[in-house]
Amino acid sequence: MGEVPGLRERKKLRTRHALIAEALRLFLEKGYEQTTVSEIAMAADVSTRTFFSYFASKEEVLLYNARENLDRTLRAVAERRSDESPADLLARAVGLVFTTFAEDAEVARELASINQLVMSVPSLRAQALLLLFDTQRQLADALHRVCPDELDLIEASAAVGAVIGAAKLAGFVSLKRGDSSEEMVEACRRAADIALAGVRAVTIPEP
Amino acid sequence: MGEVPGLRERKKLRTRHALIAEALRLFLEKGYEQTTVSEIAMAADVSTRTFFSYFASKEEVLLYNARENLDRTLRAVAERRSDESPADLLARAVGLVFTTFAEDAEVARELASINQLVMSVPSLRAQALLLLFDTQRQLADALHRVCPDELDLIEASAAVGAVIGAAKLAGFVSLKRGDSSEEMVEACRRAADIALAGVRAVTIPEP
DNA sequence: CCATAAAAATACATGTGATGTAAATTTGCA
DNA sequence: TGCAAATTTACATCACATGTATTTTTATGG
Repeated sequence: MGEVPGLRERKKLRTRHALIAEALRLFLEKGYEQTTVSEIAMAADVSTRTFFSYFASKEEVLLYNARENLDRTLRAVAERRSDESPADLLARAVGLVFTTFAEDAEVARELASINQLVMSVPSLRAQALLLLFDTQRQLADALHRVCPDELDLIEASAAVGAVIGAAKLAGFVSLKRGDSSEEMVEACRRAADIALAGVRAVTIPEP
Repeated sequence: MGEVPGLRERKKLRTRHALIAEALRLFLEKGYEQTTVSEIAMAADVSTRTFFSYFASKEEVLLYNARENLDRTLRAVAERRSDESPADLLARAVGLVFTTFAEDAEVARELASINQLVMSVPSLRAQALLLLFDTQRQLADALHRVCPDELDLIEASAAVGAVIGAAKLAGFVSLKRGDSSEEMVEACRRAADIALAGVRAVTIPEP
């Protein structure tokens, strides 16, 4: 199992990273629609056809990293702690997303610019929403599997949909009205708490 | 104000309806991706270019009617009743969507087939999610404007996002596991109620 | 170190969605 | 009927995306 990546893998990684970096640079420089895939490929020193062997579409180039972050959330749900209620588990998993913002200021700035770009371009926004929605399906499934006695599949779906739906819209609205990244994160937390209150009311019916 | 549609308007309406009908027929007959815009236009007896003067994209042809339904929800929020709490208002507005299913069985079947088609094709799903998300922004804004004392903009966004997010995911999961339309609607109601419990907890802090 | 196989990048061809432009047609109204 | 405006059309064009065959690069075994 002690695998050394190998030249082939390392080169692929570098190419992928170069494509992402050049794409972001060009998008910010001259706009998303105004940038062609051909230009991105040219900037990263590969052929246009090669671009599509790394990314299925022009949108995915910006969503590639987001996909990995969401997978982290998915894994977090699978590892339920012994003393954790379903609501607490969900709160912890969703909270993980925001830790990335607090970790590194440099990365946070890049994430913020990507976020702003994605949210301002309809086709990118649509793809991001699709990715998030499909992840929610998996999250609901995982939550139900981990808490089969407390939540049936529909209740788990309601819980996941409510918490992420609330945080998503609140965060977006917060950014749209000109809030800072910190204020946006705080808005997401407040929104998630509101939704979680509903989840708690269901899982703990009556004392 | 006593406007008679006029031949020009009536003809446009008929053309639009024909395009939607032929598109749905072809999509169900041979699949969404396998159907070209040219074929749809041909079936509706117009040129390919004319299709794009009625719809901005191939996806929009199936989402055109959904847009109108969502506008109805938006108008419902604006008309708050005197004795209505924010949660009740939201519940009533969201509940409106399901009344369409109960009204006419024939229309309900067509809506169900459109729904299934949209949910099974990624690009359609993405556009539907985009439409729903952008509507939520307006809904949150309207809700905040109608209940400025009970909900700030972030809380209103959380409420709208939670309720619609919960119903959306629960309904989708319900359909995916093979439930009937009635069971799907019931799942949406249950999910919305869970989310609404959180909203109520916020708007009525402590007795 | 070379030969061979596997993997990746490339060139090339093609189809479809989408848009701009200008000409032709249809409709509304005096 | 005749004119003006709205609508449709044909034509050209571009970008995204995919299939196929060829070339280049990397890995591995003798």
